Amino acid sequence: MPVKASEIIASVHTRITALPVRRSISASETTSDNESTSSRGAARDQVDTSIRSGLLTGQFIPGKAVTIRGLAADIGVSPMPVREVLQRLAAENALEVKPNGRVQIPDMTPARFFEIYKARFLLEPELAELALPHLSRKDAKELKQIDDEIDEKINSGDAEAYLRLNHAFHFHIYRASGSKVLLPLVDSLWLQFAPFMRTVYGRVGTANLVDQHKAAIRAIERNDVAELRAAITADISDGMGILEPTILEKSNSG
Amino acid sequence: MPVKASEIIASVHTRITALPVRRSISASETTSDNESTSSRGAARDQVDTSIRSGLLTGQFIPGKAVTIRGLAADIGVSPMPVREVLQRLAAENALEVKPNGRVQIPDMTPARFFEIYKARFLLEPELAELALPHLSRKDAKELKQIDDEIDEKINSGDAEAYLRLNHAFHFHIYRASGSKVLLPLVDSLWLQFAPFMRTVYGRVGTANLVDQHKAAIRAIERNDVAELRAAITADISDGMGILEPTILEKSNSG
DNA sequence: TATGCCATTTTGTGATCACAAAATAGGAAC
DNA sequence: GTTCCTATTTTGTGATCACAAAATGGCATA
Repeated sequence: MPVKASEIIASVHTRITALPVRRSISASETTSDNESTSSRGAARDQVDTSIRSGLLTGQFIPGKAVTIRGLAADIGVSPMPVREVLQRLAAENALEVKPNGRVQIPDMTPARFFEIYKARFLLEPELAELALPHLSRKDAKELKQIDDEIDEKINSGDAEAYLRLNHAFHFHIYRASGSKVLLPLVDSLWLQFAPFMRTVYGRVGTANLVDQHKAAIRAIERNDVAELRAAITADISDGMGILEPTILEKSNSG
Repeated sequence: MPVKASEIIASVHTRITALPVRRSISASETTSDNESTSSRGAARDQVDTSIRSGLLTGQFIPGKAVTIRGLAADIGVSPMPVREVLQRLAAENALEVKPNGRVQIPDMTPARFFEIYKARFLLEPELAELALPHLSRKDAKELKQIDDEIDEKINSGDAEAYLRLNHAFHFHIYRASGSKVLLPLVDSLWLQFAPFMRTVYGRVGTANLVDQHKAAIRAIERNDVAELRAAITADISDGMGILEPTILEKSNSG
């Protein structure tokens, strides 16, 4: 997977599920900070980052179908790069290809939820441990900065910004591992539960959100492996614990 | 033969510019998860199973580049479905997209190897535990049948058949879990180390292969979770232990 | 013989077209 | 008003085309 895509998040993308073709092919107009305007695979990268950040910040609603032509018109490219990106995301289980070819955001089920929970529990502490030797005091400072912003967004109730920053916090740690195996697996997991998270936070709000970010930062500063693993584990437990009642009540009613 | 028969088909292919899809199946049909070969997405499914089974049985050599047009000509379809399938497999880290767009089988490195090892250790016992309640005595019987075939192939030195059957054994268990999250993750892991396995077995032979399949079957018959987890863990350890010297010596010489 | 340069070929990418299947809308029959 | 059927539109899929970047091969020169 080209890692260049995952670094820049939510810069080009404003709103995916927007109106029909109100954009022209303005590839040369928005070249202010575009790193690869006429490079190889430029359109595909653009589509990839757009849809990915859209998924992570909850722009897509679970159960809602997405169309190739619709996305292509929104982003302003031909359907071709969209087709390839959708295939990629389907391979990561971030999207579901129904037997008739339609693509939609998968619905969350209790079984799926607890599997994701379990996989995160197993993989993310391991990834944090791999990353710890590569994390400097400068990283700790940047993480603290992100965490402060998170607290801010929690207070202001900005669920979308919270999701984006929470993802940035965790993957700032994980990406430092230089992992080429575990990191993509965890990436796939986040893409799977993020849309569901958004619908929950949109309903219950962000007020009673708690996290173990400060403990994680402290562990990084002290270079304490056990403490970092414990913080990540507890953070997963906290985050998923908020979602759990929703998925359970949903399984009763539906 | 990796991907070389393109010359014969290529001449034919370039000639039939206006004809409908050729449905010549020239690749191995060893997998067994193809249940809906309706008209919708037929070519893509065909390409997907072809390349996937090719990867799992070691038809592709690590470091070797594959071309879209070459694969398309081999399988007998247009480049279009091949492009989508390659994107899918790249998303699963079974293939690597280089910055110039070329697609190749990733090279194995010590870091990658130990990460795959670790991920298998964490995920596969969990998957087996999830599967155990769904495994009947009929499954145990089928697994024993596969295992007998494996012993046969080990004695005859058929590395390709061994790889195919070993995959069939493990995924007969895992697939019973009905998992939608852990199973794709493990699927991705197998696609990543299988090509490397093939090159190793092609060099050191299959004579000194050992596995814990009989212990796993016994555990399934007894419905013993701990024993099944132990068997799977030991089997991973055995299998990867054979590969380990090769990856280490490779890191010294190259 | 070795090496740098240029023409040719190959390859990936994005766009467009054609077609069939599916979804949707609209109207007729009860 | 409800239901069923048909006509229209929408959508995914496969194929082909055009173009630029990259790889390849051959040739000239030192």
